[in-house]
Amino acid sequence: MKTRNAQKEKRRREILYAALDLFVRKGVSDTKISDIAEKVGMSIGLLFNYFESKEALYYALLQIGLEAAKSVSEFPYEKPLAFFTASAEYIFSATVQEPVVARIFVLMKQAQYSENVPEAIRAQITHNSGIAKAAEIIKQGQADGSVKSGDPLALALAFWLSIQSTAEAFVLMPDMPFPKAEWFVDILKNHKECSI
Amino acid sequence: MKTRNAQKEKRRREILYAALDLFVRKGVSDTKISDIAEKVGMSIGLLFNYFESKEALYYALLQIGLEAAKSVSEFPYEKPLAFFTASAEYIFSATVQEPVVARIFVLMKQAQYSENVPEAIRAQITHNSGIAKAAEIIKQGQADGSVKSGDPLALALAFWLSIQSTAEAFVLMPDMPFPKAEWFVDILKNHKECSI
DNA sequence: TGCCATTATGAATTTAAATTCATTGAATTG
DNA sequence: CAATTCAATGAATTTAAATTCATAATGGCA
Repeated sequence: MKTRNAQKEKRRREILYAALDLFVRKGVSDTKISDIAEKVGMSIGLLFNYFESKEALYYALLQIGLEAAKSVSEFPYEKPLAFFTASAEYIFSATVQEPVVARIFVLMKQAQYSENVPEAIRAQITHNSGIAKAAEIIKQGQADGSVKSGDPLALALAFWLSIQSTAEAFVLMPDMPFPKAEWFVDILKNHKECSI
Repeated sequence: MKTRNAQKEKRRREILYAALDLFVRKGVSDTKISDIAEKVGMSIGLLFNYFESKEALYYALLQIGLEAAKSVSEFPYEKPLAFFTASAEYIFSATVQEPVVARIFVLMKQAQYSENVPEAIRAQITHNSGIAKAAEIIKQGQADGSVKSGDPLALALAFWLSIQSTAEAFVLMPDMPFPKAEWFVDILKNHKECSI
C-alpha cells in the first residue's frame, strides 16, 4: 500500500520533469501530450491518471516554481552591490549545476509574459521576481554612491533581464561559454570616477 | 489594373504586420489564423489568397527579418567599445521608435531557438546575429586594454543577450522604463583601474 | 451595359492533437 | 488463491484549428 503511493508519487514527478524539459525547450503549445508520454515511457492514457489535462500539468509546474521562488527571494546583504553579486552568482551556479532549477526559472520567465497564463498567476510571478525590492536596494546604492545614477526601476530591469536571458540561453544551448556573474553587476556599478 | 496590384501589395503588408504583432506577443502556435484575419478585418478564406499557409506567412516574416539584419550588421567604428555603444544605441532607438523593427527583432530571436524552425533558417539567423564578429572586436578591445578580460565569446553573448532581452521586454511591456544603452556597455568595459 | 477577372465570404472538410473509455494485466489483501 | 482494486494500454471520440471550396459581390473595361 505504502509502495503504491510512493510509486505513484515518483511517477508523477517523472511526468513533471519530462514536461518541464519539453515545455521549456519547445514551448507549451508545441509540446504534445504524446511527446511527454513517450519521454516518460508511458501510454498517453495513463498520463491522464496523473494530471487531468495538459493545462493542469502546466499549472502544477508553475506552482512548484512559485514555491521555489518564495524560498529564494531573501538574500541577506551588507552593501547594495553585494546583494546583486550574490543573487547573480546564486542563480548562475544553480543554472549550471541544477538543470531542473534552471528550467523552472525559464518556465517562470516565459509564463510571466504569456497571455495564456491567468493574470493572477502572472501577477504572483512578477511579484516575487523581486524587481521592486531590487529597485529599492538600487536607491540605497545610489544614495551611498556605489550605484550609478538613473531610474532605479530601469536599472533593476536591465540587471534582471540580463540575468534571466543568460540563464534561458544556457538552458537552450548548454554548450555556450558561460558569462561571469560579476560582469552583470557592472551594469549597476557606479564607474564615474574611472578614466579607463 | 495598377491599382489592383498596389492594393494587393498593401493588403499583403497589412497581413504581415498583424501577424507579426500577434506572433511576437502570443507566440506563433498560439496565434490562430482567425486572430490574424480578424485583426486585419478580412475573412479567414481570403487570407489564404495571400499566403498559402500559416507557415508560409511565418517564413515570409523571417525572410524580411533576415534581409533587415543583413543591412544593419555593418557599423563602422573607431575603437572597440564605440562599436558596442553604437550598436546598442541603434537597436534601442529603433526599438522605441519603430515598433515594427522591434517586433521583427524579437521574432528573429524567438525563431533562433525554436525547434520548429528549419535548421537552415536558424543557422542564418545565428550567422548574421554578429556574435562572432562581436567576439573579434572584443579581442581587439582586450588587446588595447579597453575591454575586461574573459572568454570573448562569453562576453559577446552576455552583451547581446542583455540587449536582446531588453528589446523583447519592451515589445511585451511598452510602458516599462527603458534602460540606457551605455549601461550595457559596462558589461564589457575594463573597470580594473577603478577603486570606487 | 454586360462580361471577365479578381476579391471576398463563411460554411464544409480535413487534420492533428487532447481527452475518454472499454479492456487487459498486475499487485494487494482477506 | 480467488477477489478486488489499481495500473496500464491504445483505439475511439471529441475538439479546435487549418485549409478548401462553392458561391457571391465588385471593379475595370470592351
